[in-house]
Amino acid sequence: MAVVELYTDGAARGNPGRGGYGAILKWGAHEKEMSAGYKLTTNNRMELLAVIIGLEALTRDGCEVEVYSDSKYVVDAVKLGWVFGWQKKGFKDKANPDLWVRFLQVYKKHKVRMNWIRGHNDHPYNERCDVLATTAADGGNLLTDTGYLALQISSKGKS
Amino acid sequence: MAVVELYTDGAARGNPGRGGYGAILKWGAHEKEMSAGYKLTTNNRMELLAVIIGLEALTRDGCEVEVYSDSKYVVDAVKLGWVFGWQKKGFKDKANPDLWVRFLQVYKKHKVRMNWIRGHNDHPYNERCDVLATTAADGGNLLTDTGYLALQISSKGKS
RNA sequence: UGACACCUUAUCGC
DNA sequence: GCGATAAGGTGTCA
Repeated sequence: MAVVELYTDGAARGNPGRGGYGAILKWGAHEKEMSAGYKLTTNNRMELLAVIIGLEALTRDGCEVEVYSDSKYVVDAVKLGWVFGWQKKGFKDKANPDLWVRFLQVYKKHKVRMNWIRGHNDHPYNERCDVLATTAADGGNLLTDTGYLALQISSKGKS
Repeated sequence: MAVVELYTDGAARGNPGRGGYGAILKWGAHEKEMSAGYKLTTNNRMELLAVIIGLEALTRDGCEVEVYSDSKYVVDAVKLGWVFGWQKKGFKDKANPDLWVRFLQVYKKHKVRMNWIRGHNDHPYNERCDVLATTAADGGNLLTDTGYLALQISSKGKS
């Protein structure tokens, strides 16, 4: 089975603000582009969601996937094992538990390797993902990031 | 004592590149125009120098001065108090310390209010300052901005 | 304290 | 359409 490549990027105007993600799945000669925009979210949620959406688009289990992201938050969380520690402690005091739980679910179905690439490096797929993300963020039909909203409400409840 | 008005503008072709400043002091029915060109400088240095030259042209201390500039860099640095914070930290990692020190020296001699005006707003004095600045930049007899040169040399020394 | 990312504003330009 | 000169901030982690 061939290796699948997944390129991702996220954007959030204002941060927090209107945002979007872009993802490109590449296997053999095939490519699939994915993107969506959200009314109110954060840069890191979009960076992470881009990876999740990409992985969830795989139609078979057990794929060997090379993920490319410019987010240290996302790449190091997996590569350095942070997220597995967070999981053990129930994501106490850690951000975006909803997305990380969703990520781990799809992550364990495949052989995923995370790769960090510097942003704005004239890497064509990374640039394309940036365009997908920002175009989605700037477009109409914006979705509601209920996960972010829930976090906002719960933090307000705490204070 | 009447209020003095000071209109200013800066220009830099290429940025960094050949540049100039223009300043108009207006008190009562009197006006004084000032300008000069530099061989190699930046837009922001010229915007700031325009204000300095204007204030230094005041012949008495304690003047009430309304300064009009289209540079947020210059206006907000004073109006929002950034420059006083920079001063406390010795301008560490901040740009143009030579000019800001010179500015503060003359600034404290007067009652200065900074006003931001949008560029290209068909404000006659702002437009005249733009002409003064660009004409100076495009003319002969260009001066050497030793402050900018010093900064360039010291950054090269660091790398 | 550091790192990566996301931006926001203004001006100067090419 | 692009970049440089400058500043301010948040989202996240160690």
